Amino acid sequence: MNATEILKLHEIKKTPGRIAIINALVNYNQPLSENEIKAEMQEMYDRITFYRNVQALTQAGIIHKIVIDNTTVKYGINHCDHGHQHQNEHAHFFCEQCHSVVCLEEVKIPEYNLPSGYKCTESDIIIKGKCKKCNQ
Amino acid sequence: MNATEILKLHEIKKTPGRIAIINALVNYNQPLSENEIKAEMQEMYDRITFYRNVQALTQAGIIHKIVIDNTTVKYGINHCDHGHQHQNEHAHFFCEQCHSVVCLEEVKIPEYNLPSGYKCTESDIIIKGKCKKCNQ
DNA sequence: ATACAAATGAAACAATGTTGCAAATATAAA
DNA sequence: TTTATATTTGCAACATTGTTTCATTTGTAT
Ligand SMILES: [Mn+2]
Ligand SMILES: [Mn+2]
Ligand SMILES: [Zn+2]
Ligand SMILES: [Zn+2]
Repeated sequence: MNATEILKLHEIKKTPGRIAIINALVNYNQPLSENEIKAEMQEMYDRITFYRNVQALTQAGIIHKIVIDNTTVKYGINHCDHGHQHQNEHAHFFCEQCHSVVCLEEVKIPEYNLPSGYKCTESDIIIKGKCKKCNQ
Repeated sequence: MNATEILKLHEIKKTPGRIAIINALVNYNQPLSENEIKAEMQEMYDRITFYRNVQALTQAGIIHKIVIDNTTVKYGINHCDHGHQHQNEHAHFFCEQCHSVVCLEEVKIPEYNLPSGYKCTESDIIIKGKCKKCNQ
């Protein structure tokens, strides 16, 4: 499924900026940062439009935002093409050496035993270390 | 144990700014943001010194930094007074209504089953939802 | 082709965090 | 108590990340 089809399926407008973001994520096949996507977009990149587009793509359920720490954010394509909002919740791995991020689809987010009175709506797991390539 | 004793124990210099940060965290008995600590410090707060001090206190093992998302950071006092670096790893809860953070000391960080080749050095769990007070 | 809602891009702003450097201060030794 | 020195402070200046307003442009359905 290409960018045009993805946008149509999720009922948001097809624009060059959105297509470029989706293509970057699909081609690299891993989550990318703003700067990494910017490098792919070249002269057509505009910062304000970029932020609005990642917000729109996130809301539409096409991509997900991965916050590694207060200064590192990556965006990953959603592979749950089944329906709309069915974001399959998984952990993320961050390599401290090469700064790549991997969606660990097989590491699911569990239910936690919270103290009484606390209710969970969402949770995030960030695992930091050294990735496969960097360990070779 | 008061701020002066904590600083001496961890062998870093006793300064008014560091004492104020420690006192704020101890008095509130929960993790606080820069602005929340700033409010406690009043006129003696200086932004640059604050950042350098939280870095020094973190390195010394006196406090820990809790990154909720790319725009929300809190600092919590370490209760593992036993030795120096023995940060007992636990999950953190963030209330989306009142924005308070709670150290869930009883929710330990587990070992995850990573794909072969990946090595973990550290991991973070952020659980978001509604806290006890906000659920009443 | 037209109409209209949605998206874009410029300017201006806000929040968060860092670096270089001279002055001030905490602490240990004399 | 005074002195010496490494550490810390606070200012200025800067970098990065993200948001808001508003006029213009563009995508899409009719
Ligand atoms: Mn992912
Ligand atoms: Mn904690
Ligand atoms: Zn790596
Ligand atoms: Zn709450």
